[in-house]
Amino acid sequence: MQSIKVSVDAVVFGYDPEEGVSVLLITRKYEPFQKFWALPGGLVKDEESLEAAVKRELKEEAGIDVTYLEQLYTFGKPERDPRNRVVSVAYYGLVRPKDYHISAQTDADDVAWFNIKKLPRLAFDHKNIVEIAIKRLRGKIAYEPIGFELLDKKFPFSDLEKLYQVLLDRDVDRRNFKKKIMSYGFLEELPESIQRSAGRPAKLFQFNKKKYFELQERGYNFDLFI
Amino acid sequence: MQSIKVSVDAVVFGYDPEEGVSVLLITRKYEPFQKFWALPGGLVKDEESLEAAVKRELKEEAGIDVTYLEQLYTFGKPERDPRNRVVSVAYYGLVRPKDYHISAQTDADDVAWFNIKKLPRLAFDHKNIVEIAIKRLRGKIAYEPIGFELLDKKFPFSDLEKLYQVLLDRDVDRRNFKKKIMSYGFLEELPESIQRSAGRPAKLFQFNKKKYFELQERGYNFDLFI
DNA sequence: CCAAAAGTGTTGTTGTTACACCCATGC
DNA sequence: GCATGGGTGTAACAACAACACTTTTGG
Repeated sequence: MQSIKVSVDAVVFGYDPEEGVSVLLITRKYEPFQKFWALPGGLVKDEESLEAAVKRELKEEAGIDVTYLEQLYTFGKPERDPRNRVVSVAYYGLVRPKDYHISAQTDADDVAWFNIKKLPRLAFDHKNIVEIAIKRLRGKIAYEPIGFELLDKKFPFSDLEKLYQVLLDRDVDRRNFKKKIMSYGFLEELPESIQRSAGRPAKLFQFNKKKYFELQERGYNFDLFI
Repeated sequence: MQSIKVSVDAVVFGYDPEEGVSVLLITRKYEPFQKFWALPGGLVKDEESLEAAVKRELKEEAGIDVTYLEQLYTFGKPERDPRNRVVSVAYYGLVRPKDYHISAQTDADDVAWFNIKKLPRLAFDHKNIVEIAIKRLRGKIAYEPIGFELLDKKFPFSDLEKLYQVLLDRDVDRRNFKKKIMSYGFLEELPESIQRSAGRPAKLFQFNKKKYFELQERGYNFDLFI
């Protein structure tokens, strides 16, 4: 008779042009790894789908609703949970941190965003899971447009540029990058401008949802190798 | 108390220049879906890793040892098994069918290769799983060298060409394809030739394992968009 | 008038595609 | 000598990378 438990874990990425890319973490209320930072997640209920389980846990533990979630990988080494065998299906999601007020709920003591370059020690094999999610996110932006989920509705072009620079961890030529992005036609220039600090005010842009999702569907045909 | 079972399923692809790409299937010995064709797989044991479980099931049901396996996706809809809740972690693998003698073992009545264009009705949601695996395989060959696992040790260049044509499901320009593949340097030309039917004898090639795996490691840097 | 950030084109280089004829063999 | 499959190069075109100065604003 099998006695393996099934859980889900979520790696939710947020992006802020000032802060860079961060991950949502909670502190564990109970043993094992009590008070350690960990990914939101928990056991799947008998009647709910895996995706429903992730969404429920995110709501229960961090108080947020994440709409964009994708399955990442399933972690199933027998020794990954010290108590008993737990197979965990990990998901990753993208959100704009500003859109949410995160707050510790019943199942967690604390909730916070951590920059992916300054992660604390994590419970279980969660460090490994986060690393794999970052790798996936980096890979993904090379062949699919990402940004819709991570940027404000209206944003200056430099925000998108910074997002790619942070995720790819290297410089990107401003002129070539803009040329390429604009050639796909999923970005619209607005008549408005903003100025967020010194310097010339920046025109605002927004995604053309229809074209954006059309391109996202096509997947690997989209060739955004920067 | 959670009562979800964890299983694994394997989509093993084989390739033969004459036959094209095929998938390994078994017939189920027991209910539900008794006598239906299905993917090899079964429940994970409490102490074994997911990958060990797939390998064990492939041995038990089809009598083969598959070395190259990758996790595909985890299927967890509550209704996918009519008896009880089963979350299944699917893997896919690549082999040279000729290297193996497949044979029905204790847990299966029959084992056979099926061309991916002529699949029978499958048990559970296995049709869906196979479709997703084919999509993944197609995507993968666009950015990683594949062939080592699917072709003979020594093969004429046209075998590789046919493999790509079958997987991509379209014509590939022979001259351009050869130019591109050879430019990566993971293929070595041998002094030998073979002649398999009418026509001029073909020079044999083999993979330079070292360079091949170096390129495979790099993953998406490898740009084999044909 | 200086500092800060935004905006904008051209050119050389590289990679991609399209395309057709000759070669070696068996029958 | 003909049918079969193998082998090979070039030229036009498209995509990519490198590169620096001007504009608009606030202080």
